[in-house]
Amino acid sequence: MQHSLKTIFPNFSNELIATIEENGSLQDFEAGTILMRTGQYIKNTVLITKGKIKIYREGEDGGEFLMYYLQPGQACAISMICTAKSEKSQIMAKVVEDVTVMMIPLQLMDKWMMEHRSWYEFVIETYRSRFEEVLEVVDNIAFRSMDERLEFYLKRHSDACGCSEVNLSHQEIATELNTSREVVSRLLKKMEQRGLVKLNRNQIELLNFNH
Amino acid sequence: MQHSLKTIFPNFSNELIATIEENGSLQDFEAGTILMRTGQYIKNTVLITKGKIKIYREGEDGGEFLMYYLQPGQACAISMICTAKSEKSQIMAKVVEDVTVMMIPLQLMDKWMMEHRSWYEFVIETYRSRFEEVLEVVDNIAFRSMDERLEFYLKRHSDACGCSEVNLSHQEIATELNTSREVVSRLLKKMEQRGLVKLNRNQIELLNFNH
DNA sequence: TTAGGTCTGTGATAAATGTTACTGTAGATT
DNA sequence: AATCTACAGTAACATTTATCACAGACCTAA
Repeated sequence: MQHSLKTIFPNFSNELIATIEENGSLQDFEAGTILMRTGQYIKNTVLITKGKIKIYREGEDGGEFLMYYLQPGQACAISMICTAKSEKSQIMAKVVEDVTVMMIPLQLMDKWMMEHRSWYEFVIETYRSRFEEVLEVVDNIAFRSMDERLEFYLKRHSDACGCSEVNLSHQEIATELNTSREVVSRLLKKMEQRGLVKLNRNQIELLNFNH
Repeated sequence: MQHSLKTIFPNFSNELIATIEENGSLQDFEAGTILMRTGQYIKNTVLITKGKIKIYREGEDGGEFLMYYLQPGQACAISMICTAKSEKSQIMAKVVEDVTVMMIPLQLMDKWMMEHRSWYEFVIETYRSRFEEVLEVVDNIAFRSMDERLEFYLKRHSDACGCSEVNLSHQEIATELNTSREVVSRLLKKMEQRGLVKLNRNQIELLNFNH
């Protein structure tokens, strides 16, 4: 394996790593694949080792309201919560950059909680961080107007990729914020006039985003 | 004890109940008490045995955006998540009806996960149900307009109390939906005209809420 | 019963956002 | 080069929500 699990999940104990390698199955999925649908039953806990997955809530009109992204070293909190009770998922998960994931059968996820301290801590920390992220999302839509939300959205993207270019069309952004392209275009134009961004085709350069 | 823990938390094993009674401390709080503030460190996991607690997100302007209510038999998911890592809370918790809660020191909450299967299951189920509730909140503010959100809000209230009267002023409702009183008044009036509710002072009777 | 408070209703207006319609531009395809 | 398509900009207008202003209803306490 090119990148060992131990590198990606440094807090896992060696025994846990060994157990995962023995019992889990590595799978690849292409960008665009939908890994989880609203209402679907979940049979596995998913650990991301490569790529990027988008967790979103689907609107009746086809909106894809962004909750958060999952990246290497992270796990899908929903898949953990649901597997524990074998419940239906309430969200959608779509691959946005080709991923490799480690699938762990639900019984094991549950069993390891008792046997591996580092697994237990990882699961709890996953719950906590995802819960917090969703709370931040609520904050934004409840209290902020679209221009602030757009700024926050762009900031999250650049934080996530570590660069200052966001390669998305206005339409894609609009979909994830559940608004219309025109609104995004307008607001971006204003941001450009304020010197916050530079607009190119399919790309937004963030300039003074140190706030 | 008037209502035994076993009645309120029927899924707890007898040993767990005994351990809780031995190590936890019962405390009463009056309506209006703020049990948890944004940014505050959390030292206890909280089980509700009587009364009602409101979990909300505070806006800069004093808005109290409702996330959900906690009632007897439930526990504060945030307090569990945060205690596990002794993290700061990201929400506010306010007593809305005089409560009695069982406070459990954080080390025990963590320890019991390994020792008591019924505690483990309770914690996981708490995570799951609260996460889902927050997702539903996101759904509402992301995809629905104020009139739909108001209907949903009223429905949740009547579901929670089991009756069809909601005893709140328009101002209180507006605060929890982060809108203004006038908007709530107007929308309620329209709902009255549609025969959905009957409006009294400090009370809204739900009529045909079977949808 | 009067006075003061809270709660509710409603009109007028402003601001934010959504919608429609149209234009132009860059890049890909033929 | 001609054509096609996705993307971006923008004006005009509709709708929703927020804000301001004010009046009447109800309740409580003096």
